Amino acid sequence: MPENAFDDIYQVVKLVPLGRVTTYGAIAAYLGRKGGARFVGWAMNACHGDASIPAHRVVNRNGVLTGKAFFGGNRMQELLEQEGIVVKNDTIVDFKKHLWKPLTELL
DNA sequence: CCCCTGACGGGCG
DNA sequence: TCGCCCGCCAGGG
Repeated sequence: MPENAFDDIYQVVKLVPLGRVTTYGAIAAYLGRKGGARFVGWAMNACHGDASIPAHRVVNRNGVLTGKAFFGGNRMQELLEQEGIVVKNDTIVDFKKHLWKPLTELL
């Protein structure tokens, strides 16, 4: 049970299926915070230390691993590749194909 | 209390 | 198609 907006976001991220990715905007939209994508990203920044949150499956609208630097080195990319996602130049190949939107697919 | 910033996104020129 | 600007929520100085 989410106590605050942060937990709410974390819950959604945890629901992202393995081998799939989602975007900050998609999560924000799902939570009714349209345009609050920044807020989502910020929440992720606060999830450091919580290994139960697959933050590596959250990228920006372009499929770019914007938060890669927060994982250290190519950690984020490797985690994604482990799940069968191809990453090229910090960008997910066939991003749309792996994209998972809670609004349309979780429903 | 005001201003700035951030792992973002959409609109407009 | 590319680039600039504004809007979004909340915390920190």
